[in-house]
Amino acid sequence: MVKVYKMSSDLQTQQIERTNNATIEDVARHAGVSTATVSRLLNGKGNVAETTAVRIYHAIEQLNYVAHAAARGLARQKNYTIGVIVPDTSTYFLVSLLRGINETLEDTAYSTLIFVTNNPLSIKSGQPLPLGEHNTDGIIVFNRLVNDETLRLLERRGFPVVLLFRQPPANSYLPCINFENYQAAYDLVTHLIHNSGRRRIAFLRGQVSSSDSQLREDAYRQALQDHGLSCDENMIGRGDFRVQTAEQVVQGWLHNGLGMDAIFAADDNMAMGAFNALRQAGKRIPEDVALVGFNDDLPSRYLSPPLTTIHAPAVEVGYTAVSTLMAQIDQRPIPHNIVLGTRLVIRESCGSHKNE
Amino acid sequence: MVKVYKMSSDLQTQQIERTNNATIEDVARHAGVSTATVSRLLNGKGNVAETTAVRIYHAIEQLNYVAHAAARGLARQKNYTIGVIVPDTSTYFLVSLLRGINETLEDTAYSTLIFVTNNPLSIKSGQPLPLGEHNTDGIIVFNRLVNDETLRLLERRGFPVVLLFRQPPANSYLPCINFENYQAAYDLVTHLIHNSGRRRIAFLRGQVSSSDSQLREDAYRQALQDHGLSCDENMIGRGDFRVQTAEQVVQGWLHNGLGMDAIFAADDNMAMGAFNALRQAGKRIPEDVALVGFNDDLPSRYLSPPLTTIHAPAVEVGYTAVSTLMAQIDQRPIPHNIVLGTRLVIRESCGSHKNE
DNA sequence: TAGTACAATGTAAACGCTTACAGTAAACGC
DNA sequence: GCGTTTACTGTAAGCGTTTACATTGTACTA
Repeated sequence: MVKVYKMSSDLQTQQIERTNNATIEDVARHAGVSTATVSRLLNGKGNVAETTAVRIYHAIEQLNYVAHAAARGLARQKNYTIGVIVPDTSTYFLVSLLRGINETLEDTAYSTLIFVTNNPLSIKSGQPLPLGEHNTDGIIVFNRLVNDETLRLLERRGFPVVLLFRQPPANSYLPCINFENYQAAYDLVTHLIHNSGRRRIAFLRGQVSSSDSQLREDAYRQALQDHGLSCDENMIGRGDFRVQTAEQVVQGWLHNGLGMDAIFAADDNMAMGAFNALRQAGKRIPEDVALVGFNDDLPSRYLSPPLTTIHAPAVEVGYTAVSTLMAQIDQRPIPHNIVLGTRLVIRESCGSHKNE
Repeated sequence: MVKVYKMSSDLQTQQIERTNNATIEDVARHAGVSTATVSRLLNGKGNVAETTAVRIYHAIEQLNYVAHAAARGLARQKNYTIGVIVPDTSTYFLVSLLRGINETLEDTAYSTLIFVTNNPLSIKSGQPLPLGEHNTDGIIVFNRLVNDETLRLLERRGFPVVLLFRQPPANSYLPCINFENYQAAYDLVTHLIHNSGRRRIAFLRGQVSSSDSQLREDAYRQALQDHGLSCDENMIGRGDFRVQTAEQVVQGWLHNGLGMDAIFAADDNMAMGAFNALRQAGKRIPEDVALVGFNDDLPSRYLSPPLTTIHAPAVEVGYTAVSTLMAQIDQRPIPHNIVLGTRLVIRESCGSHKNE
């Protein structure tokens, strides 16, 4: 990777000198009032005389005052912020999810903080998570990105949590939001068999920790069985919802002459990897190998041929997660388990009539 | 969008009852020591007797104690966290950037908090930003997502800030990181003219607020001029770095019979939109219309034909941004302006010999 | 054995804010 | 003219930590 450093026209570098930043006390002194009055003005609680307000605003400007949100949070025991913990894979899907969350929060006083990680978080000997009661009023957690024990701990502390794409840990009643995986996957595989006449269908799974992947695999196996096809374990590839891994797996299959006539990738990312491996090997899609995915990510329809997949309402998940979290925050009753419907999107990559 | 609510087997909903959460004081009392000792143990400062430590850890477990990071931040004036403010467009590119940031921070005590927005943030009458000194030790800001006045305010307060893909505001010395836009774009357009023999090259721009887009456009214009081609203003389309917008613009062009033989999209997202519009209209790429982008996002090589574009080192930006921010945080001198090199990636969509 | 060093702990003052409570003066009702 | 409201403001106690400083007892030095 080429790296070029260029200094701007004024070549000298410079240090930023730390000033003693103004606090509410400085503002109060400068305006000749007490801190309580400043606080009241800034929070719109109680009334403040017009002339006083002017003096205070003036002081704020003079001193470059910015309220310290953490001190605020400490004092009011409330942050007006929700947290989201997500992996750094499944990009398009995640963006839709985050958009759903942001849009739902748009007209409220809340904002969102996001933490990205691929290693499950846990609280060890009292050390806080990057997102917790200190900076948020509740969190939305993707899959297994916070470990079960920690989730139970948070639940015991009464900290609002919503789980995405998994079941609650044992002995826990944390609310979960899932897609309707099984039926959709079953229908998709059935479509491949019935409408596209495929017999040797391979499956590309995601992480073992993903219940989504597991359910899709279960449905795949059942569909094969129900249609009198045997399931060859060699035709189940271990992926991780990443493009590159999927690409390698399919390259391996091709190299070993696996001879599949269709690939069901557990998500569109992996379908994209498979897509590329097939193309590189000169295979035609869908003539030689049919290809289908799951999620209906934005780019999927732009592939050529466009990808047959299952539409999973990511934005909707964001919306639902926020509603559920808010209910918890406001101490309203919440449903434990929400399942969002999915829908088959037949395009061209599966080699049969398209429906859109 | 179909929405299905299903309650889990136990149908009753339930409220989480808020317990009075344990504080360090509770832990101290429970273990029969002072809060100072607990704090010392948890932070590994000073020494604590083995037996005492055991008692304290036990108390922590008993009480489900979790340290309150905000109180901590207040007391130590340090958060061990950096903030990143990004838009919700340009997805793949952003993911690479965030990965660069995360990877750089991996072995440090720091973690990252992300805020996603499309409306520039500003501090009005002392109200803090979602990311600021209360929860981070410095922030990385994408493009114009924080307004100039606020940036100057932060600079005056001595709060570390690194700007991405823009120049510093007037009267400011905040460090900026940019791509080498002009030369790369110039080379790309030149390639289209010389090697692919195109004459009617259209340009799809991003937001007007984007200096990247502006520079790429400047280079486009200059390249046309330098090769004796006139620039038709109708061939410059207003995009916003989004797939759909680009798709519509190109559809409009096609509908109006603009008759271009090449399209230079200011980023790969828009190239993807153009790609789809062309295909829908039955245009062949590159035979009828050559297509090139900027960024070299992950999916670009998977399009068929694979997209000719300019590789922009997104991961490297993350790395550089973090280093620069850390230097500021540690009060070390920093460079004002860093320009990262870019590189032409000739694939097939431009209709000339490929180099990879 | 007196003196010193050090390990282990406690005390209490920050950190920057909010807010319950109390106080004052002017305006009001009758 | 007196009691009552109302608008405005101040005082001070938290919120949950960290940490400088003080204190104690014990082990070591000479």
